Amino acid sequence: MQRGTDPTTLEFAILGLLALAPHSGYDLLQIFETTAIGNYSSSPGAIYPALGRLEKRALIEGVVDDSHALRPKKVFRPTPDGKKVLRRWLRARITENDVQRHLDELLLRFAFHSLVDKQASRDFLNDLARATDEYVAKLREQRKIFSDDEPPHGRMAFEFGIERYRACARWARRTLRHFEEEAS
Amino acid sequence: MQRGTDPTTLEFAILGLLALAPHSGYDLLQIFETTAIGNYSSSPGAIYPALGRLEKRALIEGVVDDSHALRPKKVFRPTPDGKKVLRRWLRARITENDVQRHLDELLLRFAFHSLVDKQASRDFLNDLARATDEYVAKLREQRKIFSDDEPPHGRMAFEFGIERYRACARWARRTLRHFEEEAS
DNA sequence: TCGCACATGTAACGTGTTACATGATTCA
DNA sequence: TGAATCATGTAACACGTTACATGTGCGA
Repeated sequence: MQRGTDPTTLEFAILGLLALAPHSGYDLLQIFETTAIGNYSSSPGAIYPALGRLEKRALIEGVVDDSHALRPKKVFRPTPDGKKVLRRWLRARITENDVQRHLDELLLRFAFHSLVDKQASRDFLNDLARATDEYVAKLREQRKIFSDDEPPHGRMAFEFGIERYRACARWARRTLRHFEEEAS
Repeated sequence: MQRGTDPTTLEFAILGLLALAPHSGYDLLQIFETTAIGNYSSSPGAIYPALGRLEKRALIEGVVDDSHALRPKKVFRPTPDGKKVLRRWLRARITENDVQRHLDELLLRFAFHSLVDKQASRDFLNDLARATDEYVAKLREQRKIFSDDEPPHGRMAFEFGIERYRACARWARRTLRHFEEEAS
């Protein structure tokens, strides 16, 4: 990560977790190992260097806590700068590239949306629904290239891709409805 | 890719495409750029080195064709060894790790299943349905850690994860049925 | 005293991304 | 003449994976 470039998905995942509650590296390790967020990584070899980069860039800061642990640990929390970067990420517009290749990251983004206002979440879900719809339409166009006398496996796998995005659009709309109802 | 280790996802994607029909590097580039398989990569900077590695490992071989093109191009096809490695991959048992973190690769695998026998495809789909069911059950257990008085965003994103795997299981069963019907 | 949980890291390696380089031919 | 397409690559860079290293304190 160079100065000025965006943090990676893993770095955002860490930044988000730290924004919800301060943690040590070891804490984070446990979280990544035992919960579903572990899909975004894993292993000390990724976490500790990521923490180092975030600290070096002053997006997080760590204070040593040797009060009651076996061994002193360094507890990290986001700096004001870190929170700003995080919120910018959370509110960023959804691009076609996000939808096509980084759907998982989009969902991670939404998972931290308690850190931004409700309108941003609604915008996000609207954007996501629209963008996935568009992509589904595009995929349906592409499906035509599969002819009926070829073996069907390619087309079948392709159809799972379509299903996946349809499921995403459905989820976005359902979740959006949930937000609207709650508001009333 | 070292001797003896498995090719990467991109390398398998290339190997699979070449098994369906011989292609030059430029051909592959077009395919990756214009079709949905592009989700598995992209860009000459990845394709050409991957071709080089596969050739070095003697999983593919290229012959120069300067018959009618503007410029001579090198057309690659899998060697017998390459086909063996590919088929081993296609028939490999589905692990929990595959399901949790490499679902896309699994679908890519299935896309090339016209290269193996029908029974292997049925095994694959059965395995996939069972493995995703198991993982959904595990995720549902994990969902309980979200309490009702926290902000709901984390749980909502988590639920999309569950939906995704349910959609996968449904797809696998539907496709399996398709295979059974066809057989009768 | 053996191993496990706590706690933090480093080093080697390979790979993908991005950007750039090159050179021929066709078409406006 | 210049742009677009065909066709193949290379170089710098950062990141994740895997494996290893280190040391404490607690319980069997």
